Amino acid sequence: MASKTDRMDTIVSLAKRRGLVFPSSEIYGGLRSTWDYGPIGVELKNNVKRQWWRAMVQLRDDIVGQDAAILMAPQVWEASGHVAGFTDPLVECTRCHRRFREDHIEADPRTGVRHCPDCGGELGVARQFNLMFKTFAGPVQDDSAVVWLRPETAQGIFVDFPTVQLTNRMKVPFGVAQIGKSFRNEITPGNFTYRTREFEQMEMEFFCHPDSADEWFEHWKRERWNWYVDLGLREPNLRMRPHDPDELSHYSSATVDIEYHFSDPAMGWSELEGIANRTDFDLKAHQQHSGKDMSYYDQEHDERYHPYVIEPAAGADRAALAFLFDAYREEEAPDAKGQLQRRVVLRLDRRLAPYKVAVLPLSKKDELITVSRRVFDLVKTRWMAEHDVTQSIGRRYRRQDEIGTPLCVTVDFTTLEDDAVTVRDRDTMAQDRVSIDRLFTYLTERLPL
RNA sequence: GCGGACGUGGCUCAGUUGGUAGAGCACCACCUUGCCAAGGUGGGGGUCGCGGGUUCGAAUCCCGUCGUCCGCUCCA
Repeated sequence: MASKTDRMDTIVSLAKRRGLVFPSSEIYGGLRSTWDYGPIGVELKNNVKRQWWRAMVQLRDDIVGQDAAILMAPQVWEASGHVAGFTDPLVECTRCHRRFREDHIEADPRTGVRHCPDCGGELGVARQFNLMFKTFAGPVQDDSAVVWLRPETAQGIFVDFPTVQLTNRMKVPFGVAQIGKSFRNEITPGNFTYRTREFEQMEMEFFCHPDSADEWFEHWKRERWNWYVDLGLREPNLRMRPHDPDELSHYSSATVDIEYHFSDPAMGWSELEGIANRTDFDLKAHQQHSGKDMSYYDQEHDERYHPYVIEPAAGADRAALAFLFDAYREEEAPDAKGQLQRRVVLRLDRRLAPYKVAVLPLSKKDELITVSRRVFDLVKTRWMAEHDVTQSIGRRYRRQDEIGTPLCVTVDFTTLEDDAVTVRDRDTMAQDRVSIDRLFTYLTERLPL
């Protein structure tokens, strides 16, 4: 039984209290496994996605982006193997109600009856459990109108491979990156936003020569590891875990997970991202099913082949959650009387912080608010910022600490005379006096893109 | 989906043997203070997850349902 002091409870409570993330359709009692990102949460998640895009697309000459439709021709999922391979036949014990995958249980050769490995009870009839969401396109709801919600964004990249390669004159090796929602009808979602049926993926398919696939696999393992570390995840909380051969996806020849150690007993080491060698499985499958040529012609070496694909596939929600966990600190800080008080602070990397700057007038006096308002109007043109005028200055600092705002700009009575403000740093709690003229430059130097 | 626990204002909870809801924090206004939360005064907010039943009367009893958490399963 999880206690109140478990980190997940703390994070969920902070998320709700400060409007980061809360249950979806809550007025109707909520819908299992669905969460809404509030004003602060959407900034965090957008920043995660923005940093991913920056690292994968903006700063790489060999990767381009795209945004494919969620709904795709149903044949895509037959070709990809998801209609057949994404199905789990489950059987349940009639006595102890434990569930097993049918293909992991052997039937009694004489009677044909399957018995529960745990209690020996008889197992019920297998039920197919396809993890894809099924719906209908158009007015007629029959089999011909069936479409699926994509369970991964990757297929959009594979089917568009020839077009993107040609129209952008891409030469192998090159990659295509995409961020978007995917849907999986998980049997058991849970752990807050960690496993949900609707989730957002950040996937990149890197097309390379079959002979260099292993090399690129290693390259992307390093790159992706470094991405998390660069954005602040502490390395002792990260590890690389290779999949055993029997847990590999139907499309993969090798997969490594980047796992994060969540400081919650129920979660422990959990996967943030999988890096898979998808071989030429997908391109060949689509060529076979569509009849279209999905190969690549290397003019320089006069060689035609189906590229291998190295895929780093990350969860945006999972990454955001991990950054949140890793940034959360409870510290002691002296109050006005010098007494130590609890201080909750999100030590998020500045690039991920929802608000970069809070502008705070020392008091609610009109003359201060007029100035702070002007400063705020200046700051917000460049950074997500908040203007907070309510309650004591100390309390407002704590509020900003709690959502990880790196810099607080305070307008005080001296400002009216010297046109300077105090900038307070979230991490060091140090204060700099900065003239308003120089403020823009000062902030730019301290808030990396 | 199956088993167990739980569901009262934004949050944390109190509500005695069923008689139509309280507190602290938060929030809003004004005052005070004036650089690291919780000073004063006043104020708003809950048909007790939802639906049905029993009862003269239910937050309190019964049934269903939705949701959360813990196990079985799964993965970005």
